[in-house]
Amino acid sequence: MNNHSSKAKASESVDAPGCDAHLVSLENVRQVQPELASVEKLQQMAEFFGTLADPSRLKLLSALAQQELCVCDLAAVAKMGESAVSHQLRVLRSQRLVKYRREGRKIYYSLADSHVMNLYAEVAAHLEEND
Amino acid sequence: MNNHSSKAKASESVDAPGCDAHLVSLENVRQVQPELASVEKLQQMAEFFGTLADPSRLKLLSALAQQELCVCDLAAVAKMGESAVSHQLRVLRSQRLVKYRREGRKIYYSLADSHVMNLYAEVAAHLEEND
DNA sequence: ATAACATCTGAATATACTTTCAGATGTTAT
DNA sequence: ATAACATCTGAAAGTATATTCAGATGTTAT
Repeated sequence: MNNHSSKAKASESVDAPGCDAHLVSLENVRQVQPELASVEKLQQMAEFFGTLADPSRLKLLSALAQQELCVCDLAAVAKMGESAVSHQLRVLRSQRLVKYRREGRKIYYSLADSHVMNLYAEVAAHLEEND
Repeated sequence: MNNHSSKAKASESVDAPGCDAHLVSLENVRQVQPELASVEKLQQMAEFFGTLADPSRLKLLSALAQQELCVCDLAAVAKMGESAVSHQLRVLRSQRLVKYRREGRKIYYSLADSHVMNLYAEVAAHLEEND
């Protein structure tokens, strides 16, 4: 969803720039840094979350959580243009959040697996809990 | 995270525009539409997911999952500028994903609750499963 | 084959986001 | 009080993203 290819010339090595790593920090850094998730994995997860980071796409998922629907029905339900729905379904497909089947000229979409709803529930819980 | 205030003049009512809702669809629409999550909730969830939709922020969370760290250590670990880290921590704070405590001039950040790691695990599972 | 329907695609525009830079605020030690 | 450190903040620049519009592709019925 984004990249920005980490132009941060900030601290190329392990020692910090502004904060002149007074030994105290160096230890933490050396402990934590190697355990970090890989850049590829972080990128992949960010893209996945990015797919869920849009009200329109969440609305489509929320509709599909109830039943299988074709593109034009999704557009009607979500009050979106059909082209916009099509574009967004492609994004959801790219992250395997939805699957589809053709029936005549219509294409019916549905949720790909249960992970989606688990996530939905987990996040809902987090958001309820506070505020 | 985004908004775009739904300028879709697409279908203001229940009937679809291009797809001339041949009764077949109307039924689906009337069933599904009222069960959709509210605009506010969708917006709130989208913002939450948006907070996780960035490799840098995920990297910071990944570091904090291991241990409490101050801003300058986080910058060193994540190889980011300290200003960028500060900006991103504010975003994470706004979604209550991290908490912090002051100790002298340093401010130590840590994960706010366990929901974060549950999410992480759930998404990791989803991403492993395919491809 | 032709017309009508359903979905998809590419380009353009407007908006949102991340980072950097410069400087402000708050904290500790001398 | 002053200097040095740690973090935060606002503005600017470059990049990414969502929607719309116009038209392309594929499907069904006549």
